[in-house]
Amino acid sequence: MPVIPKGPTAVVESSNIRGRGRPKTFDRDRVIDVAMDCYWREGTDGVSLNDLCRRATVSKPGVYREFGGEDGLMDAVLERYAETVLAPTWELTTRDGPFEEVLDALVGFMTDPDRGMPPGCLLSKMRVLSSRLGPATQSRVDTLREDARATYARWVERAKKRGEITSRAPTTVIAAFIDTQFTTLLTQMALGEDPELLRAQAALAFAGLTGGFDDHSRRA
Amino acid sequence: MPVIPKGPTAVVESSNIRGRGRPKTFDRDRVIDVAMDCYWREGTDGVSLNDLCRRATVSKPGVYREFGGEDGLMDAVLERYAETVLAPTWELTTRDGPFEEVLDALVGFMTDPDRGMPPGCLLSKMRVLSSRLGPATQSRVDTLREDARATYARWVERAKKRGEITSRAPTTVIAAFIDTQFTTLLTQMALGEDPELLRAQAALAFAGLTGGFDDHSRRA
DNA sequence: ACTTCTTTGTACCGAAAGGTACGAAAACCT
DNA sequence: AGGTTTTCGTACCTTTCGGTACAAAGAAGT
Repeated sequence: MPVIPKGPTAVVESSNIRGRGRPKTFDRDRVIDVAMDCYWREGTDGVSLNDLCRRATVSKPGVYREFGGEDGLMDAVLERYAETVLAPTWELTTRDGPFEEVLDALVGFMTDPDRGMPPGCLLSKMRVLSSRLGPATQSRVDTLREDARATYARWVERAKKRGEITSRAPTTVIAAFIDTQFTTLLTQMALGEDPELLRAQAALAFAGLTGGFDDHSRRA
Repeated sequence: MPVIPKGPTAVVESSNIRGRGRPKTFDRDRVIDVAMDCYWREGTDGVSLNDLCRRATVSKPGVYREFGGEDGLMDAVLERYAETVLAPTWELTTRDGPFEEVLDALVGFMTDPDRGMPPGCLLSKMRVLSSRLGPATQSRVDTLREDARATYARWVERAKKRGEITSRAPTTVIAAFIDTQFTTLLTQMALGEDPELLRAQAALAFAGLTGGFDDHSRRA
């Protein structure tokens, strides 16, 4: 069970200037939180809008008024996911520690079963099922994918300049490669794969990037 | 549109000894063919049983009598997929050509847009959505996954003995790694990714295995 | 002709999906 | 108090899902 508190029905305190009508009680933030948690854990097509309303104790028309429908809700959820999860993660790549250190930190974080969030990645899950997403969500998924690759590309470019990446593959290819490997890692974490095995696989996958080898292979 | 011919309603000629009752017209093989094609292209949860019956011009009770339900149908489809697609592919690894040659052939085959079958892999698609599969299908998916890893493990073991794999990672890890990378490749092919880019990524991923590098990286 | 046996497909079932019509509720203004 | 405005949620809509009851259809045996 997600631990998302549900305050008693109270006037939501956003924009306290109260106009004329009935005071708003619809807690947009909480709905997004609940939806993000559910979508993250069970996939966007693993939880219905009806389910969501039940779990968030919110009426369906309320969701429609606030988000315009399922597509709008997913879009809002993904927006928050980008702000609260993706951005802080990507930020790690801009700190410019040694490439391999940052890479290890990222892999370690993704395969940590006890990090403070569900395993896997909401964006990855949406990407696989992209054909069944609404237009707004679809569009945001595409944008975020491009953002990810651009972020990785800048990271790779800097590491290349410092001589930390010996592969001569084009930056765009390496960026796409990193994105792919991360997505794979997260997808398998979400499926309950053994974190240890996944880390070993990641070591194998990234061995060719830095010219260095993983712990288990012999040096040339 | 899949090009699966539909012969005119005719008595199916399996076990020609006709007994007493009404002759059987239900074409089990054709239904499996159609279902495999649909599931392969659109995913098992992208095609409903109703859809399937429409496209195969078969009545739903017929499917239930023959397969026992959606789970039974998927199971039968997966069984045929294993026989007609997986087995011949895995067979390539037993021919014991040079490891890298066989690997390239496999990657080339998977990323070939004009191979005589839909892009991607039915088993991979099912594995991702494994939570929403019936028990029989689920079980077969698990079995086939183990088969795949065992096949790769034997392949890797032989290549190791011939000194074609320099990584000291355990065979089981390498086998899982190959399985993962192939699955990733096929999943992205199914999503319409650029085959060229995918091949480049595969080269990067497998660079660390043989100790050799991909074409774009410099030799140590 | 009539029974027997098997296979057939129409027409239905309840559940659940996404989405909405509409009147009640709760505040402010005069 | 009564009107105005805004938000509320009940109860409903249509569609589609997986699954099934049941009687007609079509062959062989007598």
